[in-house]
Amino acid sequence: MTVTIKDIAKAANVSYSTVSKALNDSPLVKTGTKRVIVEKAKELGYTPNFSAKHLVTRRSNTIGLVWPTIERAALSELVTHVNKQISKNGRSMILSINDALEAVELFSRMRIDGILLFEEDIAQDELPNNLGIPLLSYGVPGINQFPTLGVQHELAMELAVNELVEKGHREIVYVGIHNGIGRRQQAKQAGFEQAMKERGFGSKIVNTGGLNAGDAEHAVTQFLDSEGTPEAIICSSYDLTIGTLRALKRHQLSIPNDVSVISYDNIPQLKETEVPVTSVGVPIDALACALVEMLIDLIEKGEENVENRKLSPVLVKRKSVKIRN
Amino acid sequence: MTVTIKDIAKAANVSYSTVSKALNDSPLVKTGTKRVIVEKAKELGYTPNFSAKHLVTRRSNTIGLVWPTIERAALSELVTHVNKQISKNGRSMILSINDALEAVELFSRMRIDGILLFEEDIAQDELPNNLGIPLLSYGVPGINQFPTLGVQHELAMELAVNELVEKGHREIVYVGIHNGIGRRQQAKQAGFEQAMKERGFGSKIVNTGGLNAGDAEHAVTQFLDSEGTPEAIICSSYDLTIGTLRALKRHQLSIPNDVSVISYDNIPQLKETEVPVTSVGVPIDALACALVEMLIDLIEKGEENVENRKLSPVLVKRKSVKIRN
DNA sequence: TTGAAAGCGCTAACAG
DNA sequence: CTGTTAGCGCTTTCAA
Repeated sequence: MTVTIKDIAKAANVSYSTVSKALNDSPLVKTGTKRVIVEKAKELGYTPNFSAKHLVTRRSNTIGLVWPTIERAALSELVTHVNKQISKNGRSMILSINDALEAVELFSRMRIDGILLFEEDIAQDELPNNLGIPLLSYGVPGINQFPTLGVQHELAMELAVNELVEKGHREIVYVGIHNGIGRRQQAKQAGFEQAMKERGFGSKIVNTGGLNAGDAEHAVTQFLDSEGTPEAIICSSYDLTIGTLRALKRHQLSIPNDVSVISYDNIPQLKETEVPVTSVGVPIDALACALVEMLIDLIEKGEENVENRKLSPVLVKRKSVKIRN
Repeated sequence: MTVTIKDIAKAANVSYSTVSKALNDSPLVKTGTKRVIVEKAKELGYTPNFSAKHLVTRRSNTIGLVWPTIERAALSELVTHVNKQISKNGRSMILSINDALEAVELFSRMRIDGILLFEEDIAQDELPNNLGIPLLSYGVPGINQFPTLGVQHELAMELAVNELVEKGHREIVYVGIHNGIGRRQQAKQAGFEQAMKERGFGSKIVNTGGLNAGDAEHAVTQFLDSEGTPEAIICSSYDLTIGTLRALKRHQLSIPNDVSVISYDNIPQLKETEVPVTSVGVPIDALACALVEMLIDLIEKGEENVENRKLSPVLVKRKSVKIRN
């Protein structure tokens, strides 16, 4: 039998409503009484029942993160930061790695306070549109029904192209999904093409077809075999960078001497590759912070009082770009 | 306002207990009534309230996974499999990446049905010892405060030695901690020695002193310098394998031509090394399956009726063992 | 400062 | 077959 406040009440010779107050540190209870109650609670090994509390208060202090793709390392760092940020806000984060639809449904049955959606592959219209729980989607705002926090991906690509061109590169290849359905990927591609076009260069794209390291490794290998070595490569995500590096290595190409590389994503792992990779992206703390802040606003102020946001990326120079003449 | 069964009851002109039964597909409700109720429920956009249900049934159908180290990608594949397995069992998995202590506490407040602990670093005695929820710990050696699912390490080594001997190797070296205190490492070493002894061979052990890649790299380098190249090497863990590979590479020894290698651990990364490494370990599906099965047993039958289990490893042949004459 | 009582949304006897 | 009723463990008025 689990211990309830009634057990504590009995042990402390008070009514259980007093116990409730005491345990919530209400000023309505005398300090002495409170002390006794807290003591008894500890003694009996009391653990509050969230479901019961939640049922009556209608607040769970819990935020659910929907993240169907844990295998992709890029976001794991962000998830960790988000978790910290949520803890700092006095709430708890739980995570589901189910499909977005199932995960959202689960969380919505659980009536948690808010949902953070990390998923770019899904057509968001598949999700219920009135789930009664604030949902913040991390991605690119578009036709979608949910509040979104995004990144100025176009600007990111502009920064990357600019850096390369400034260092004398002309023949720049983009490694990523070509004309995919994910809006984030689309935005990156568009940003790249735009930046190249503005400078009067053509855009060459290596289509990885997917977002895993292996996809890039495969596609880049093929590209190198058929088209030779480009002057520079921009990879549209961390995992694709990893795959690209493997392909380059297998071809015994050295970075940055034979080819310069810039990666999208701004996670620490990029400085721990064999050659630290120059990257463009939103610093991860800022991202985590903004994400949590915005979701909490959504929870507390309501959807109609919160505007979509877009964060600005930043260029972090490391060792993967050389100066070319 | 969220929709409750009372709203449905009103809309369908029945009592709310009938609605409850209908929604749970109880045979006690006429099919016609049921149909109407289900229809109304959909119409109103009803989502059941887990907390309320949970409170009265005392079952959440939810399993919590404690996994504080998502950045270490090694387990992510296993986590995915476990999630699938849990879904297949008609339950949901939620995940916490907090410290084990906080995560366990959270889950225990939530009164979920069971907890799966993926954490190697924590001293388990820090965890509350009577948390009232079945907890299954994966691969955590130590004072077995909690039911644990482990691996038959001795058998793993037997398999490895057998494979090498069968392929004509005689001079086999074991890379791992020599006479360390960890029970898992001890078991592996013992298994190796036993297997060699049974075949009339002596056991040569390269003592890494630690479990990091660097430890193996260092120790193996020294060994190669002083004793020359062995016919085959068995590494007692993934990380030690990585270090061993580095040492071999630095000595310009090629695998498997100059030396055969078998690694313990059966994680996907082993097939993504330069030469895919033959390994012994428990297949990931089997592991996921056993983990979930055992936890559910724990939940349904109670701790005293479930025994700790040890899974049998399997040999996965890849490219790092050659046939020797 | 404490206690009594109502009720959060739901299930599960029990009666009808 | 359907409705009534009593809680699950907790918070929160409202009285005492």
